[in-house]
Amino acid sequence: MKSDNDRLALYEARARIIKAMAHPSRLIIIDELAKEERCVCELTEIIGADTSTVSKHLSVLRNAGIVLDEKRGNQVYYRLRVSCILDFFGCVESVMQAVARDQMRLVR
Amino acid sequence: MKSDNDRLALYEARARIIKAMAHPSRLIIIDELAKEERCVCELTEIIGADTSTVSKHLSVLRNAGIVLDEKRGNQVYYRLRVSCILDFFGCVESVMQAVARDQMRLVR
DNA sequence: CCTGTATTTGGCAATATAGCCAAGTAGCCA
DNA sequence: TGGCTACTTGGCTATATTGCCAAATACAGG
Repeated sequence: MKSDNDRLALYEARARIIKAMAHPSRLIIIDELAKEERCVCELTEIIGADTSTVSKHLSVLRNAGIVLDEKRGNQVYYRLRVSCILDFFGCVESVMQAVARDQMRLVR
Repeated sequence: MKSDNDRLALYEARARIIKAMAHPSRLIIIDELAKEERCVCELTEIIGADTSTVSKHLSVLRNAGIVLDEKRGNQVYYRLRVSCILDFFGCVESVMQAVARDQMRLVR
């Protein structure tokens, strides 16, 4: 039988992973990595922030276990650890659509 | 053609929804509401925090469009707006398993 | 070895989040 | 009306996050 503490620990572990995704720049990174692996400089270009900022975003994703990094020569390449991450977006989108639909109903 | 601004706005909207889920107590709430609707006092009991704290968590979920509320008599009942929210957990779990697997490999 | 490029880390200021208590609002029932 | 229960909101403090600059580290090539 699981104790309350076990249950809390499980939800805390889940929250850590979800929190790691809860930032626009990190969602862009995830979307890019879903297409193919990228080095930090490419992601920096795409996001348009300071390299150090992007590097820190990547470390958040890495610490959460969402991405893997591999140093090749001068560069560090990142890729998704599991690809199902993208399934998130489908559901997020349907929340957004449901909200939009309900607001539409109010206006009419 | 979408501008960079449009793209950013989309990812910001997604991030708002995901961020609303990024807290252990709110994940517990989502899990409970997936079973059946609940009033604030029931959720407060389950979570074991101050009523005002739970109420604020619920307002975060409501503002994100994840839950709907309905006042019936003295109580306010909350329910999920879309049920696919639960799909998140499957993927989160597989991240956790992949991490565990890799750590296992290091130890061996 | 020296230089330039790629990346990470430390440090800091601005901002956001979390949780509690206290106070306010709303509906029920006597 | 008065009191009770359910819930939300305001206000506060503690803590976490974000993003920049500057400095440190790692590596490739001459």
